[in-house]
Amino acid sequence: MGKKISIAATADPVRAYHHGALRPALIAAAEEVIAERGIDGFSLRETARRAGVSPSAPAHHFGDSRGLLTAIATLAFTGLGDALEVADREDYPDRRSRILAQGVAYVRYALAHQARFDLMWRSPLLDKAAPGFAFASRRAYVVMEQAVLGDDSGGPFGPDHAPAVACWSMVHGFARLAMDDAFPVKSGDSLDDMLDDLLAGMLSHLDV
Amino acid sequence: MGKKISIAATADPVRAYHHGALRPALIAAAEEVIAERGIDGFSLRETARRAGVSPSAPAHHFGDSRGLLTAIATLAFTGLGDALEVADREDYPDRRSRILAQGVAYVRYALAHQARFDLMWRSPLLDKAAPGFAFASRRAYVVMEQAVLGDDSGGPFGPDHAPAVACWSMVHGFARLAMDDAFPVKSGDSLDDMLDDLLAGMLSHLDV
DNA sequence: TGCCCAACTATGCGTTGTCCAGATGGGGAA
DNA sequence: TTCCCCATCTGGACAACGCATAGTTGGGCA
Repeated sequence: MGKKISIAATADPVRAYHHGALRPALIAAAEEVIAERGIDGFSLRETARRAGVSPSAPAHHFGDSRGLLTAIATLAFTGLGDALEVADREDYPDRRSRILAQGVAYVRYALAHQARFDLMWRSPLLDKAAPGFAFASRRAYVVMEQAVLGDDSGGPFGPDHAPAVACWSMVHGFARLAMDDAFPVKSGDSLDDMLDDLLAGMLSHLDV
Repeated sequence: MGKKISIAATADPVRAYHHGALRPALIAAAEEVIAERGIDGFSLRETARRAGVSPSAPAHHFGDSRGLLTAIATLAFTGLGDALEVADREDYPDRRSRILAQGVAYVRYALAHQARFDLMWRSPLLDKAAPGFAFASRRAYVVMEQAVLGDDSGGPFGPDHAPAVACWSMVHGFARLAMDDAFPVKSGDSLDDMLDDLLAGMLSHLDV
């Protein structure tokens, strides 16, 4: 009680000088900003404001803007890999069903986390050498490849990975086009219903 | 000869006040900037500098940064549509060959004009209501759809357009992934050769 | 109690896009 | 020839940005 509590210059008048959990708070704030404003509207200052700290504070935890965005992209890839793994735990009557489920899970994840998904592929903004990034980004693909190729897999990007690349390309392209409003919405349809139908119709043309 | 020629404050000491062809010069400069720096490195000021005018000059021709980028994206879509049309002028032994040629032309265009292609899908940076944009972006898809569906086409995005969406998604996804360095380059392979092989292998899994 | 240092603040700098007032000069009418 | 209009540009100002750097805070430990 003898300690003098410093009043940090923040919107929270009683916050101690040390935030105590700033790294996760910044990640949460940054995800909020990109969800609202898109990647192009991302601002480190706005993120710091929302976390209730000064604009320079994120530098300690992430180095620079790229470091923070990379941390989020790594989480995003981890989330995608998790979603694909969850989808792969079901019992499927045949391999084709298993593969289509991967495709659906991929698109579902992308459409449910559009800002994250967008960030995941913004290579110029990311530090791909950061710890954990390469592992997370590769893992998502590996889960899918394993589902597509099964015992035929010669390891990631092995000699016979064309079916996995075909699956990946198709669902990745679909997710991107859907996110970029490339498919017109017919009046009377809800966007989700339309995309579900379109996705099912499209996947029927994947020959694996 | 009685006219006094004003010396504009530019790096070109003899340039008249009026540039005379500033709109195309700005487009060329902007394309140069995005080719060198990527979309995220684009700067209206750097573009103006390269065109030899002040930072405010582009505003007259394009309004704002968005206007200039939209003009370039419109040109990019026009280029893509042209490439798809050129590919479709060949005689193909069957419809499948015709469709695969569309896929190859799409990916080829994307990989040959990466900055343009990237910009084409940066919706938040573009004014989709600008004159000519909607037409150009739709035309590219329509050319491909016509090739995929032939007489079966019920008009753009008609009821049976799943094969066209499948084709589009696959090649679009492939182009995006290739551009984002998602496919590892094996040592000893040239990137172009590898992508050509991968593209052919992938397209063999498109069932249309 | 004093020191160390992780974690923060405050300040300054250069760059950015945009806004707005002013300057330029080509073209056309009187 | 002169004058006016206006398309097209310049220059300056402003707020916001990311980053660098010096300084401050306070918890933990000897």
